[in-house]
Formats: sequence, C-alpha cells, structure tokens
Amino acid sequence: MQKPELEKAYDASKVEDAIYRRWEASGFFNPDKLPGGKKKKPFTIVLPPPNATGVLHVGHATMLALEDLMIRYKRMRGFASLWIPGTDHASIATQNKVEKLIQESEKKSRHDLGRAEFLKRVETFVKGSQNTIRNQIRKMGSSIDWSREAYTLDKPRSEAVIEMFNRMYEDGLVYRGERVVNWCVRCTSTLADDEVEYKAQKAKLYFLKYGPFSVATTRPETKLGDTAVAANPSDERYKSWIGKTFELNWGEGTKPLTIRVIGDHEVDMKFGSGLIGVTPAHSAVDFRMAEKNKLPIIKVIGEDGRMLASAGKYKDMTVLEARHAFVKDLEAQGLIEKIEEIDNNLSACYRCSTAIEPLTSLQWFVDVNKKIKGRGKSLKELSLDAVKKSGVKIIPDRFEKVYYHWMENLRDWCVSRQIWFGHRIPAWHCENGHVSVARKMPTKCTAKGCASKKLRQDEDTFDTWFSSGTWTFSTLGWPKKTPDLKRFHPTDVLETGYDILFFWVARMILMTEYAMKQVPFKTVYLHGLVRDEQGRKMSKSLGNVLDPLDVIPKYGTDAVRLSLVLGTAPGADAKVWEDKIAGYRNFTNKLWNISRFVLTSVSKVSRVSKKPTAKTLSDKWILARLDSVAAQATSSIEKFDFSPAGELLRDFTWTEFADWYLEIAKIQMQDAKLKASTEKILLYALETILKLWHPYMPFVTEAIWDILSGNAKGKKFLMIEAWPKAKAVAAPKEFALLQEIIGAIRNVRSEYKVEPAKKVDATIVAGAKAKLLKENAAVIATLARIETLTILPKGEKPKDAASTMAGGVEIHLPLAGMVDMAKEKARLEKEKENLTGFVKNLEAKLSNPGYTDNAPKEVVEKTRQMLAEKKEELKKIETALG
RNA sequence: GGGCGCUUAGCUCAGUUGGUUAGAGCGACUCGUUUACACCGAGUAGGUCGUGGGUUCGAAUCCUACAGCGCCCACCA
Repeated sequence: MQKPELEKAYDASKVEDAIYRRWEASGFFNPDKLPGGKKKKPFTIVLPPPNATGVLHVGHATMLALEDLMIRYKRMRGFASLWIPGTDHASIATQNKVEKLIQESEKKSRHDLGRAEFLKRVETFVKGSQNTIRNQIRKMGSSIDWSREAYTLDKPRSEAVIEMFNRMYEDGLVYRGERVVNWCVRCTSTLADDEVEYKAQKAKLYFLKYGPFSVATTRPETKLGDTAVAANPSDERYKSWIGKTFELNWGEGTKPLTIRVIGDHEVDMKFGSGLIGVTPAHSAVDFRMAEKNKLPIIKVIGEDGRMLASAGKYKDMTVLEARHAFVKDLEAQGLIEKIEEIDNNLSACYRCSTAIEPLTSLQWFVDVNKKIKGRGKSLKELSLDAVKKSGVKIIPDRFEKVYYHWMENLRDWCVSRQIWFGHRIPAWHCENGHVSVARKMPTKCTAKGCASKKLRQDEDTFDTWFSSGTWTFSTLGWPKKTPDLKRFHPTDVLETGYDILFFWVARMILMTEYAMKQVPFKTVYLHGLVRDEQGRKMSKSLGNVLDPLDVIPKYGTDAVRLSLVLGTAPGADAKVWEDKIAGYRNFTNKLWNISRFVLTSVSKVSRVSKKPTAKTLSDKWILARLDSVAAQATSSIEKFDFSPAGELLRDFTWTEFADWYLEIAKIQMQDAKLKASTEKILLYALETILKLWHPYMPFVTEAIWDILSGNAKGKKFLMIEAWPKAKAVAAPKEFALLQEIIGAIRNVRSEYKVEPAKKVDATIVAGAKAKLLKENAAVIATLARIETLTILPKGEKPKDAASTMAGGVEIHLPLAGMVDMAKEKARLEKEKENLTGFVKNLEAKLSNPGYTDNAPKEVVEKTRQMLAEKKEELKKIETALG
C-alpha cells in the first residue's frame, strides 16, 4: 500500500465530527448491535440526566469523560456496554429559568400567562435545551446509546412516576398531612429538607418582656403566633411554672394570646433566657412540641410571605416589614429588654436563594419509617441495607459514612411541590373533600360512602427527585417487564458529583429498593467539583467559567477529556484552566507524531496484533514494558483509578516509547538484519498503545487507527477492538544500564557545553559488562553522539579526559582541549562527597543490629548490594582523582 | 456544636501495605532548526513533605495535639 500521508500537526477540529458521525452510524453505541452483542455480558451506566435548563458546563464534561472512559473500556473488554442518555425536567430550576426569561423579555409573570400557556412556553424552552445538550454530549465523544434516550417527563417516565406513587399509596407509605414545611416565598412552593441551604449571618437576638418572663428571639414577628413557652424541666428558675398558663398581650391592634408553660428537654438552659417562645405554625421544632402537648396552632405568615389576619394590625405586611413595625411598637411599650448580635444561619431556597419561611401546610409525604408490608422493613432500613449489606460500593468510601448519617436521620419526605412544571400528582379531590389516589382519573370519588363525580386533580406536582429517583429502572422500561429491564438492571456504575449524593443517589437507592427489590447500581463513583486555577467555584459573576464548547475547537476534545480525568481523584475537587488543557493538547499531538513516524517509516503499514519476537536488548525491554504497562493500566482502571492509569500511559508513551525506543528503532532500522523485526515491534507497540489510550482519547486514537488499518479486510473501528491482555513482567535490568550510561555521557557533555551536534570520542571501562555494551555499542554511540566508542574490560583513565561513573562502569570522554582540569576535578570532588555521604549512611544502617535483625531480608540484602556498588564507584572516583 | 477532607519543588499533583539521598507535568534557567513532533529534544536548578510531640532499627507514610484552608451535617430559639 501507499505510504500514508499524515499532517505534521494533529488538527482535532478537522476530524472529530466526522469520526463521531461514523461511530454513531455504525450502531455500536447500542450494545444489541455489537457483533455478538446479545450474548455479551452487560455493563450499564445511566447518564445522570442534565437539567433541561440550558447548557452543559465543565462539570458535565467531566462526567461525560469519565463515563465514556468506563463504557469504552468495558466495550473493548467484550461487554455489552450500555450507556443511557437523557435529560431531567428539573421542575423548580426549569420553571424559574423560564419565568425569568419571560419576565425579562415580556415583563410578564407566569400568573399573567396562566398555567396552560406557561407550560407551553416551558416545553418549547426544554426542547431547545435538549438539542443543545445532545449536541454537547456528542461533542465530548460520548459513545452513548441514543436509541434509548429518555426524559424524566416523557410518557414512559410519567407512567413510572404514577405507578410508583400509587404503589406507595397502596402500601400506606404515602400520606397527606398538615406539617411544618420549608416554604419558598418566591417559588411559592415547599422544598425538601435537603433543598434548603444555610448561610451564616449576623442576626439580632431580641430579648422580649414576655408576660412574667423574658424570651429571646431572632424573629419577633412570629411571636404573634405563640401558644406556649417552653423551659427545660430541670431548670430551677421555671420549674414551678410548668403546666400553668398566662395571658400575653403584645399591644393595641394585636390579639391577646393564651400561653401555656411547657417543659421540654430540648430547651438549652444556657441560651438566651432559657425559654423558647413556642410558635407551632412556623417552626418544625415548635410544631413537634405542639403535637406532644396538644397545643393550638396559630398561623401568622401566609404562603405569599405576608402576615395574615391573625397578626392583627400587621396583616399584609411582608415578614421583614412586620418585624420592623412590631419591634418599633414593642420598644414604644418598653417591652424590649435588650438586643444582642449573634451568629446564626439564614435558610434559603437552593434554587433562588430566597429566605425560607417554615410554615404549616397540607402536603403529600412519603413515610420513610413505616415498615413495608411483606418486607418487614422501612424505606430507610432498606436504603441503609443497600449499602451496608447488599454491596452498593461508594467511591471514595468515606462517603459511605456520610450516606449512613444522612439516611439514619432522614425524616418523612415532602414530595408535593406547588410548581406548575412537573408530574401532576395522581390524586383527585371531590366536592366533599375526599381524595382519591389512582393511576388515572377515576370516574367517581373512591372514598367510602361518597360517589361524587365532581373531581378535580390535585394542582401540585412532584418533587423533581421523586421522578429522577426512578431513573435506573424507568429508563429500562419499568413498570413494564421489558427484556432491557431484565438484562441491564441493576446497573453497574453510577458516576456523578458528590454534591447530589443526598438529592439523587440516596433517593434512587430508596426508590429502587422499594420498587425493584434491587440495588440501582453496584458502584457509585463520585467526582468532585471543577474549580478554576485559584480553586474558586466557577460562576458567571466571577467570569471564570470554562465552557467546554469554547475550548474543544481550540484544543480538541481529547485534550479536554484528558485535562478533566488526569490529575484528579474521586471525591476531590479538581482545578482546570486553559494552560492545563494546552498541555494535554501537546500530548495528543505527540501521540499523533509518534504514529506519523511509525506509519511513515515502516516499509509496509499493517496490523500486528500478535507480540513479535525480540531480537535486541532494546526490543526485549520495550516489549516487556508494554506488557507491564498494559497490565498495570488495566488493573488501575478496574479499581477506578483512572488518573494513575492515564499518567502511567502518558509517561510510558512519551518517555519510554518515544524518547527511547523510537530513537533506538531509527538505529535498528539501518541494520538490514534488524529492520523487519523492528518494524513489526513498532507497529505492534503502536497498535497496543492506541488501544490502551482509546477510552481516554477516543478521537485521535480512532483517527490514527483508521490510517493504521488502511483498507485491510475485516477492518473494524478501534472502538470495538479487543483490549490488550498482558501480564506484568520484569523489564531487563541491562537496558537500565544502557540508559544510565547514555544519560551520564549526555550529562558530562552538557556540563562541558559540548554542542549537541558535535560528536566526541568515548572510552568505557566496563569489566564484565563489556560484552553487553559492545552488543549495544551502536545504540550508545548514536544516542550519546559518540564518534569513536571504545569499550574495554580493563583500562586506565586517559589524560585530559572528563570521567564519570554509571551503573558500575567508568566512562571517559577525552575532550581534548575542552576539559578544564580544575573544573573536572571540582566535579569529581562533588560527586565523591555525594557518594561518601551515601556510603556512610548505608554503612551506619548495616552496622545497626536493630536494622539487620528487624528489616525484611530482601531489604537488607538490597542495601548490602547497594553499598558494595557505591563503594566500588567511590574507589574509582578516588583513583581518578589521584 | 458535630463530622470529613486538604496542607509534599514557584504552580497543579503522584507517592500502593512505613524500607535507596522524595517523583512527574507545567513554569524557570542553559544548550540545540539531529529528515515524527519547537504543540519538540538534551540537560540544570528547585522540597528539613504545615507545626510540635510520640511509636519504630527506620516516618512524607502510623498515633497524638495544634494551626491554616475548604466542605458537609445539625431544631441553638
């Protein structure tokens, strides 16, 4: 065949899109279409569905790079690799985004548009987002099965959500109740406990005259809804009061309150005055006290964040307005004793940062503590068992503890949201106030003794995590018993950011254990946050956001992928910046040029898949290293150590293969006897290296593969080639000697400022190693740029020569006229000093019985050998110095 | 208030179960257009491994206390 032509520099932007199209057209992203695919063992990953709120950021790029790496690796290992794509409707996030857009462009609120029109707008927006996301996923080179794409709000997933809720309802795990919930005033919706964020702030602690007491509070306005005051039962100051009631009057325009004094062990005697004004409607803790003590509940804050009529003259004021007005009025009446500044947490909505109002509301809850019929365990217990007993492994494992802690303290999950965009709750209210939960709208009310036909569906929608919690099995067809579900569930790996361990990972485990009686995945691999070079979070306001779509055209997808995978560890935040990507772009180019050299210098380009025979020491060395590297990389990848495996591959490819073997191959190919075997080794090594790199940098490796396999019969994509199988073997030590000698000569040349192009003579006094060195004289001479290389078993140091020691042999470079003898002496003195220290060190060690008695025999033996060698070297240097 | 993580060369990070005088990439410096690659090659400099104590023949590695940075959890009204 013709010699292939390769551009001098690899230009990723010219080849990537075409390669992706060919991959996609091949159908191999779908495991069923792989040769023999139906019989292969499955390996499944579900893509954590990106929110349909817009574009993917560099965190998503990390996720895609890691997941594609695993998927491609397993595909090459012979698995039916299935990676399922999809998007998440992300109810609150998406609704907020669209509301903002409409507000900006049309100055209209969602209420101005009405539910139906608003939802239409959201759907249009989502379709656009999904297209952007699909395009970005393709750009990253993701070998994902587009034929199985899902969306959390499409029909099959909606059916799954409805089925899930109905089953839970039938099992008595779902209830509707009035509880204190986290209420976002801006979103006008509830939030789950973990959807609330806390921000440290300075707050004023007001000490109020509170009937006969003094009560401290940071939220005076809520005191208009107090129905009790709580003291620690062992607090001597208030003990006698417990059980008594008194009248509390906050002044004109407010309603007098009847306050009961209750005892509660949760009250901290040391905080404030040791008393808590109990506001059952606006504090979860107070609500529990109210339940225990059967206290009345007075709601003073409404769902719009304004005071209710129960707040008297403060009605319709916002919470903050009411606080100011109320404090002013109290001051006027002399009811404020003092004001202190304290540190506390402000709770805020995780989607819009608005302050959260705890308030009572009638909502749907999932009971996590109730034992499930026929299972004997609660959802919480099942979820704990999944990790403790059923073998869900979390990487890094410290997150297992975090998971347990969260799950153990989990409270009932409020799943209803007052959001328009999402799955409507499958519950219907009748005119008589009954509720019917069903899979589809019933013809009449299902409550006993009621047959009302006037039904309207609950206005609320589900928490977005209630639907994404079904992701591993709803994407495979549940509740239908599909072949996919049977074959690919449980999935193998869930790869996602540690920031959604609770939101999503925990919920998936909970819902899957319930619905499937299976774990959703066997391994959870958590990646960290991507930060900028200074370790700051990337954000629009800081202007430090790195957009994958900006850097891909510049450096290529492979370089971007490498920069996100190498130098990072699971669960640890990673820093990424443009120069780092540029560095990996250089490496892609290096690999390209390595290939360019191999493919253009061999006499015939062909596949060499079987390990060729080694004819020289260098051949033996590179083949042994190749085996070891393949074996080590494989075992690292199996352990999810992607970064170490990649670094090993990079060091091997660049340093050992390119800098050493390619240079040696140039020499060997000059030798007619070695030409053919060297070429074979080059092709074999290149082929193996491309395979090993493919999961990390799929584009450049596939591009080279395409040239390498030319028009060969049965040509296949590298993507579906078999992963190299190899056992680690020890590389010949003799090669290290060559490297040492060459390095030492280069070093001396550099010290004496011998121009790299200039050839000099050299004499090596090598003792027993002379034979070996003579066999490899060409390699030494060429790589060290020696004109006449003399290798002797014994000899004297020539005059006016620079000398050095390497691997136990003496090297003399008679740099006539170039050697400054004083300088040469100084250099040797320095080396002597160095060696003397080292030898002393070793001797001290060996004369210490504590060491020789306790250390393992091999270690001691190694030290002895080292000492002998170094002593020998020292002697030679001393001789040289005269 | 609890818990977790990090602290190794100017920067980003490796350092497996404690065992040569601690490594890599980038950056710096010196030299070089050797026909794969200047997105390159050869070489050099640079670290008492956050601090104090302890265990050990031996500690970057194990224990302990402390400091700095970061994160998570929690009902301090």
